[in-house]
Amino acid sequence: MRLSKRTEYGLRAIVQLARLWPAHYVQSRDLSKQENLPNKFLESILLALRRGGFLESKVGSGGGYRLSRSPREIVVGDVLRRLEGRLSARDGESPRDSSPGEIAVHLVNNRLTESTDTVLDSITLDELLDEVNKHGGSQQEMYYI
Amino acid sequence: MRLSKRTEYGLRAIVQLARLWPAHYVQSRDLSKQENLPNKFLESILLALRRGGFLESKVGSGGGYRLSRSPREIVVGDVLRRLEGRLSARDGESPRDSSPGEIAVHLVNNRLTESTDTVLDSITLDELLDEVNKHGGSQQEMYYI
DNA sequence: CATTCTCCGATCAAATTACTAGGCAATTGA
DNA sequence: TCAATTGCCTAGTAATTTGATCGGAGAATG
Repeated sequence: MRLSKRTEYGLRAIVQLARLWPAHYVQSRDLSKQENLPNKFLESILLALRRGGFLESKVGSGGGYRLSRSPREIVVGDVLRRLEGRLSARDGESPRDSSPGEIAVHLVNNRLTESTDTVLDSITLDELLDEVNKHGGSQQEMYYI
Repeated sequence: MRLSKRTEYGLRAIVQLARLWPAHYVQSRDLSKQENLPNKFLESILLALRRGGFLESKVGSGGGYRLSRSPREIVVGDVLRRLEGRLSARDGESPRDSSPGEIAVHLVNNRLTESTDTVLDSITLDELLDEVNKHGGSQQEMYYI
């Protein structure tokens, strides 16, 4: 019931990209340094985010990644669903030949899914960034160096 | 982001036990038949539920398991937390020397945890049972045989 | 006193997750 | 124009977690 590393790393990377938006392209190598993440792993995650339409990229010298649109228009839930594969525990519609236990599990899964979707779909990247800045306080400068 | 089999089986078993409460002890073997679950695996789950204080057991011939108190007094969230190990994605309190990405992840985790806890802590076993009965309809009798 | 059960530790296979290697293909700056 | 740079992509491996089984020990029952 917690986020996978893949999801966590992806979120960390896209938060960094949101901080820098709409500046120039940022290379995956720099992102992995800033957040101290395994480079090759991060690359594959960034690729997934690009395919999901959240990032745009540029190959070659001076290339890198940046958000494809404003942080205000990117919903955290969308990002996480793309990375997590199955955020929703939602099974298919309630099967007819189920034991009481199965029905109960189905019910619980649905309530859980609904609630997490609601929470995550109510946060955009820039709101998240605002919160981070509130909590950040003193130690942010080092990431601008 | 979905329940593990262990949790699912435990929930299915305890729902069955709630249906039968406060009748006599039910053996793990019968439970695994009713819900079609691997017997030995279920045994270890029932043991965890007993240690969690949700069930009481009786060894020897004629023994088995039953709820330790009324389904009305058993909260689904408590049960799931016992089984899942880490339902809460909650990491320790917000660390001071974190990157923006880490803070963001921390924030998201907390919101997620808070929301799932709220949902699960608002359902008791007997409410869950009510819902199951609404959805059950026709095919319940077979489980009484 | 034999049968019926829970209790319990160890172990194992399969699946999933986390991560790395290595090369091609585009782009660019010198 | 060409070498350096950087994303793109496939495949594979290491580590961890999950789902389950085995083989009993020991308590109650009838």
